[in-house]
Amino acid sequence: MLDLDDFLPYRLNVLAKRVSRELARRYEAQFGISIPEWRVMAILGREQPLSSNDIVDRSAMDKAKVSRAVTALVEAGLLSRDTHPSDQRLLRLSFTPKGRALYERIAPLALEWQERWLNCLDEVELAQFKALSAKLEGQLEQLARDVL
Amino acid sequence: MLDLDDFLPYRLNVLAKRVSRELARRYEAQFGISIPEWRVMAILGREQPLSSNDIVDRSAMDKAKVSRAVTALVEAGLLSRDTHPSDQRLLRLSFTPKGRALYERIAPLALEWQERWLNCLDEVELAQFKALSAKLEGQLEQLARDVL
DNA sequence: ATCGTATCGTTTCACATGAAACGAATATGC
DNA sequence: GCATATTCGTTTCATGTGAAACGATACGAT
Repeated sequence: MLDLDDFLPYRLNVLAKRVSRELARRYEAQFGISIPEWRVMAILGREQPLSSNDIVDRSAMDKAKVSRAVTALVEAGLLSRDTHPSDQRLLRLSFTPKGRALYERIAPLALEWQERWLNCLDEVELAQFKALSAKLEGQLEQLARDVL
Repeated sequence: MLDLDDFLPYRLNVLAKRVSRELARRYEAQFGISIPEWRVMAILGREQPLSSNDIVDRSAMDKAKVSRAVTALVEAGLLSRDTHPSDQRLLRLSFTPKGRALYERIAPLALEWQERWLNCLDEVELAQFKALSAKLEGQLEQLARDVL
């Protein structure tokens, strides 16, 4: 019999949504930034400058979402948006000083929060969880491909 | 340094969304039913009749979402919506014959799909994954409570 | 009995979402 | 070189979302 509480797609969805809500509350309240915006910041924190498309590739967000997040961040004075010198279709997105400062304030807090969340698992458990998640994601791609 | 690909809230979100998308594609295409609607069906499959509030309690959906899903299912002729005899605020939701028939077609397919997805893990791994998810969810509640 | 409060489900409202259409810039084929 | 196709990012459009307001019913205290 189908028990929703034991149906993994459902359970995962509930868990993911709760995590997102928890995080969004903090980002939003403390920094006035949404989750999509924060994702853009996080990606630029690793590598700069990037085009919108680069961010799409690295973020699992669609291009409309990225476009809106970038617009908001530019308007907030956190990102600068230049056009690529040799290909004017591409943007060159990078932090403004203000943007970098904000990133450097948020990133440690995000990691610290994750730390507090994950410290209910020991290291082995955490590694297992990540490995199993990755397996599930891989299998999912398989199944998705089968249908197409 | 913060690497989005290693940030669990992000990873979980991506995984959950992909699973949902994969499932929604099937529910929607084959049965003309959305995920919230399917959740209502799944809950009624275990226990009948229920009020909308009962479904809210068992489904992690807010009451607006449940209300809309129920309305759609009633309009599709899958649920019957009576009012409780001794408390007219409450609905008494149950399957119509058509609804039950649909449930009994979908439920095995959902389980079978889950089976195909999860068979990339052995039994021990699956049990671990579920246990770890539950731990993470518990810890999340702790943290959420701390803030309030 | 009556007034205030709580609960149930629907609806409103403001906003987020993704698919598709779109204009601009570039690449490709001939 | 010119026409066509493709790529990039924005915008439009239809839909989904949850918080809050709401009307209706029931409960509780006095």
